[in-house]
Amino acid sequence: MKKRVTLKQIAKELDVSVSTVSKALKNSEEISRDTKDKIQAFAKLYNYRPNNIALSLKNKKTKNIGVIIPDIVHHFFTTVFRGIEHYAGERGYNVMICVSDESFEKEILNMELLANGSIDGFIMSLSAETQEKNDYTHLKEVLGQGIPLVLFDRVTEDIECDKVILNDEQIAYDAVQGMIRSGKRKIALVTTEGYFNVSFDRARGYKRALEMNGLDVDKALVLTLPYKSEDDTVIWDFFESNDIDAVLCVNEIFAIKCMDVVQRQGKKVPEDISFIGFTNGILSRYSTPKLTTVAQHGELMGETAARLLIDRIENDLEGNHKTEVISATIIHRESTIN
Amino acid sequence: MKKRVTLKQIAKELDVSVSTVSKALKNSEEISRDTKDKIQAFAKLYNYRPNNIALSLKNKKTKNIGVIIPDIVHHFFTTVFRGIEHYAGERGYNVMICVSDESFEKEILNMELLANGSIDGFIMSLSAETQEKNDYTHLKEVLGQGIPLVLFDRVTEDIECDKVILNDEQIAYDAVQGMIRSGKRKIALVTTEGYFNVSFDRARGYKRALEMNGLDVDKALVLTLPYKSEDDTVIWDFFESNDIDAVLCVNEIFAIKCMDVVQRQGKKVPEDISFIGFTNGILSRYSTPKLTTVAQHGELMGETAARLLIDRIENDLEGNHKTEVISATIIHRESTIN
DNA sequence: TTGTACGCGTTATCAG
DNA sequence: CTGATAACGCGTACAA
Repeated sequence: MKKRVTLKQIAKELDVSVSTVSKALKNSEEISRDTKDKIQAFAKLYNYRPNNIALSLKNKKTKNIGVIIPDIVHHFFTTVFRGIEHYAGERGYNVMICVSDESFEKEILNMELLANGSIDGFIMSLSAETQEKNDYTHLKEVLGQGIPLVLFDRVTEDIECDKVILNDEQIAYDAVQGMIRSGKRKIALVTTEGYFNVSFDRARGYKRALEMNGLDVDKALVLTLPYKSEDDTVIWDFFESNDIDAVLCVNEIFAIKCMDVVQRQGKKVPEDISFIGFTNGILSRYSTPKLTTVAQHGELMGETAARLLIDRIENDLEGNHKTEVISATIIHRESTIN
Repeated sequence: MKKRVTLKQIAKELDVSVSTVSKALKNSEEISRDTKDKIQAFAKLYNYRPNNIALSLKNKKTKNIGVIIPDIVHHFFTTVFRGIEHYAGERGYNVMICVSDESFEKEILNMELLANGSIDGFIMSLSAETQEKNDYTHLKEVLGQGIPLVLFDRVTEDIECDKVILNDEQIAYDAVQGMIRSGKRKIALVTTEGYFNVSFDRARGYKRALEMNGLDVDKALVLTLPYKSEDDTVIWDFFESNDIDAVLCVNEIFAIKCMDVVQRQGKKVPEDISFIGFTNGILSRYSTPKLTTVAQHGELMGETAARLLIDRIENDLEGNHKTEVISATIIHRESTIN
């Protein structure tokens, strides 16, 4: 059990000063070949590594970035996280992660914890509760302290900072257009509560596509489901009491659940009803039939967010906030015609 | 943009010494009511928070734990992670996470990075490559430096440390027993390369159940698949050229893929072939038919691992390593009879 | 070529 | 009651 050695210990052992050791280990020209050799050999032997904490304190840079996401057992968020982690790693940054569990309180708690010096900047996606409350004082606080922040996916216009978002409105429009082109006319939308910016934007795209084609926007054809629910009866009733031939779902699970219900009702997918969902996750690839989905390119989102953040940490960008838009693409599978 | 205030700044502003401020903020009895009030009011106004990094340096405790997992877009690992995060949070710890991407090199890199003072202990699950190489010097290194380590799920007997594992052998045995009880006799195993301790243990349970019932262990009925592969032809051939009426799969994806193949071959699940998979993930709940699975209780594993680690960090346990076994349970769905 | 002194932010100890 | 000092581990400007 040889504990980690410090500069001081090496210095003492070799009977030189701490600064000599420090310089020698950085191969400084100031130090003679002889002492450098001696010190470097010793350091290697005892496997010296500078202490990150001490460096952080000295440099006022932790080389850590804090990520706060609403959920971790979640395909999209983990995909984004993977992108963040990869990119950050390449630029020498580590990642601390906190999960808000969709809770306003936990989001604040986590932010305050990390903001006390542990990280150089934040990447986050807002919790459901935060978007519902529409209260962003904790974000303003952090920004006010000069800590950079990048929001992704679940963002808000109330905060001025770098953002990475999907072209939600456009891709929803495209998706619906595609269904119309394949002959569908009675198109439903299955969505979450409207306070999610993403759901809101997707709904806008859905409506625009209908209007563009002279189709009515029928409120009865919009089903709003709670974020997490095991109860399928609402879905059952919705599809039983409405005449629907195509559905756009704002996430994968909703789509899978709805497909399951309509198939149990004896309808054929995609002939009778076609489906498109958001999030190109694992479910889509293995469902029956395989689900056509909107790929959000989470990994790219993550990389982009990390790039924006680290650029801001390392260069003094002074305002001048960017919003990068990731272009979604539609992955055609078996739940749509053609 | 009011930057974070330090003790020193408060001291200067109020014309007292740094130590007085420090004490006043901790409500020390040594300080007079008056000065305490004054200092506390000022601190509150400027929203003073002690700097984590400085505290870490002083206390030689970071209150961070490092988690290294092979993959993040992965139901089981994220579930475990959720358990870790929740439990750690309750005990005042933050989590730094690194992904090894199943790579030996990256695992070592990540460990070295975090071991340089950033964390008080590790929780990890070994990468595929590490298990294949069977080289654990980096783990020994870290343990040698006095940094506590808890392994979960993918563990090794070569390292002495706290561990959290599943009763893999037993639950595989139970699963196969159940299929035999329901009348199945020609039972296949679909597994990964044998260097995974979990696959190895599950195979042992599978064999024990067969032997216990006087059934032959037929090597032809064991299919070994690469960890990640898009090619289904091996699976197709396997089920075409063998007479099989039940299958135990060591993970969820394998099970879903195999079910898909045999159904395309015109067989009925579970009447002709029944399936049980490991990992009670999202796929199992939405597949057709819904998959009977072994629930690994990842969240509990995570909590347990975090508890073991933090206990070891905070108390000097001096060897005396525990291995906690989590009891898996079988979730019966539609892919098995009864 | 080497060493001294200082500062990063905090707390504990001891002196006043 | 309050303040000065040392220490955690490191790097660097400056002095010798």
